[in-house]
Amino acid sequence: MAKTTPDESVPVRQRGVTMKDVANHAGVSRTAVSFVLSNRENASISEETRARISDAVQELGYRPNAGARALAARRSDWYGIVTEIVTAPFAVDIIKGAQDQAWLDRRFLLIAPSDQADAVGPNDGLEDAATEKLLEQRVEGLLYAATFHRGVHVPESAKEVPTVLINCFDADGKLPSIVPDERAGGRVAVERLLQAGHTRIGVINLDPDIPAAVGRLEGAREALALAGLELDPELVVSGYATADGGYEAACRILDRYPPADRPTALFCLNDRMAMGAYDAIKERGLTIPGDIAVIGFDNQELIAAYLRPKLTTVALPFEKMGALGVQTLAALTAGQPILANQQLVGCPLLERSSV
Amino acid sequence: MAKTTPDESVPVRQRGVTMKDVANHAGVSRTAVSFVLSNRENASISEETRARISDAVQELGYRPNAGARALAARRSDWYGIVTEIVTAPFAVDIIKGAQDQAWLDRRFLLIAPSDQADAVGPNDGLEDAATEKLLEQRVEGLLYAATFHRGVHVPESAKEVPTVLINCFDADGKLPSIVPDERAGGRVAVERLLQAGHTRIGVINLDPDIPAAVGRLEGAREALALAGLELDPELVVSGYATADGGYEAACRILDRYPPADRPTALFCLNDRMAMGAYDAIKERGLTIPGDIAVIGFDNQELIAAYLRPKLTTVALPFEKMGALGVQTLAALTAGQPILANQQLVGCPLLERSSV
DNA sequence: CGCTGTTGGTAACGCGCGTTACCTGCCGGG
DNA sequence: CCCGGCAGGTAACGCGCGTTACCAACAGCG
Repeated sequence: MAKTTPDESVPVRQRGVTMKDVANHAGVSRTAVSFVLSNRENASISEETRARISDAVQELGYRPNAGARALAARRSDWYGIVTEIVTAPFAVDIIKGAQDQAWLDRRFLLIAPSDQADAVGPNDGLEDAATEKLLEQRVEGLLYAATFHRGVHVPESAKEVPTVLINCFDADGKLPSIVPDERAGGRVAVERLLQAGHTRIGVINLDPDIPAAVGRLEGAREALALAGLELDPELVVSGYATADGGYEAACRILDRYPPADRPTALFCLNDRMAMGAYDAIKERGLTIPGDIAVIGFDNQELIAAYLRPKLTTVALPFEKMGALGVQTLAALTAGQPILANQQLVGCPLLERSSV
Repeated sequence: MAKTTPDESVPVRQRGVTMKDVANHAGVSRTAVSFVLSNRENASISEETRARISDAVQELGYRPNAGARALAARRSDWYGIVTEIVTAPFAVDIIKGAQDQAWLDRRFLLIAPSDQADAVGPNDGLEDAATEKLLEQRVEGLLYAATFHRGVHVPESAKEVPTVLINCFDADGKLPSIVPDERAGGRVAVERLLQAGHTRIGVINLDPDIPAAVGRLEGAREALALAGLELDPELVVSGYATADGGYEAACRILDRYPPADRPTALFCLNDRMAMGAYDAIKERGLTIPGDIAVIGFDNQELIAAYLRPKLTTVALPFEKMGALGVQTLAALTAGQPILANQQLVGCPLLERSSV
């Protein structure tokens, strides 16, 4: 039914000016042009002809053909990134970071969506079709990025080129991965609350099984332990990772105790839940941070920066992870060793007005 | 100092299997392989050798080289999109829509960021460097996408290939563009409020000069006119396009009148301002939508879907604009005529709970 | 004068593939 | 017997470019 080729009616392309044209115009050989353009230092070209060639390039508006160059040089200067982020843009900053870094390295980042309609098989991981497409473009390395920190399954064919995982990790732990340091993030959040004098801290938890929840909670425990305190299991309530879930969880915590025993601070494991917690607190005539301090996690700008009062939260270092992913990939493709198989990236605390 | 080429130490690439390998393995000529792979119907290849070739492809794990194919066929099947969206992801759905549509068309969408550090000149428009890079890849068409509806300046070199603007337009109006129908959106918002019985409607306006404000306000006036009403200029207040701006504007409107004269509905020209308006309303002990109905614009999921009550708003059709952009580009590159130079895309009303 | 470098280039090959022109049987019809 | 036509291929060229091998002219030197 559908053709595999886009359309059969081949339109007339603008005939681009090639190196041969430049050579003719400058009265030299094509080889000389190639030498000048690739800036070969050991090649011997006189300053004079070098200038003539540069002029010809200018005058004709020559633009190199990246594809032909890649073919001849057997290196494409392309990386590929497979991601569901385009679809679920929560972590779009990963792409930004990777894109920027690749640009700095004079490389092109091909972005392939991982959840297309023609994808087959169980969508537990990142897709084969996208990987295949990227390999057809002869990318020199692959990145896989997930919207939230989790384990993924990477297609077999990815093993053909250097591969780095961002915000995710593979089950067997063979591939290098870049993930947020959830534990340190949880710790810094609770340390901030302790520093503000709060000792009775409620925790609004995510699905307890996901890496984010495990790590952040562990960090919270560490911070309390360092202060000689323990995490009261009663003060940890889980809910759906939404504003409604946060609202309900906050209600449960706030209504369970008489005002004197009530926690004076809430650590919400994501900003959406913090958003709901705000409502629960305000609804009870309490103020933030006067009566209840709130600290979030994720730094979803649209929420954290616009809540009233603005939400103090721990940021996920998406952009940095993206950049680090590309750097790691660059090291791998250059045959250099990398520091560690799993690199943890710190989650900085962003002070706003809710603590 | 910095080399123009990424790194000089060329690593050993995996030697990919080529069509020649397949041909040898199947005992036929490379031409035969090419014919089979490109599915040429007029070529005469017996079913038997056709099968032998397919088997060889499977066994060797042959993967076509997209770059070489593009070179030989003189068509790349690539489009390029230049956008600042990667950086300011508000409208990231444009990319998603374009990406999906391109994928359906079996084309690859190269995404180039338009606000890189090495960009030169006044950053009033979309960048030359990115365009140049994409043309070096021999993209067959270009898309330019902006995060918010506005006029842009497109580089000269973009004229070399078919070009379509998404969520923006060029000053001279020569290039085809896809933009949201702001006017219809404003009308549908106010119609919804009228339908709910509101006749005294406050408007929280954006910077009055931008296309979004002009169009949406005009639509609001139209809706009122159809109902035999006029827009009271006193009820239109402008503010910064933030939650704080919305809060302040809402306070001004709400506090200006005694309860009896107070508007019973607020049309906020974006969701962030609606978010602030919520606070102003709740602070005054009023309920949504009981005392004051609120309707937003933009449908920023993170806000609209998580506010309490959830915000009824008018959606910007980012994804659809992206897809339409690619479709328009496909028509252009195929030499087909396009419908109109400026295509307006409808902004659907999303009913939630704030009206 | 012959020999060796050095400077300033060029011819030619190959990267992987699409495409066109051509070639070789073989069969049927006149 | 010859000719035309068709099925089933193949040889060869070119896409735009990187790269290697080679070559001519000339200077210096013993």
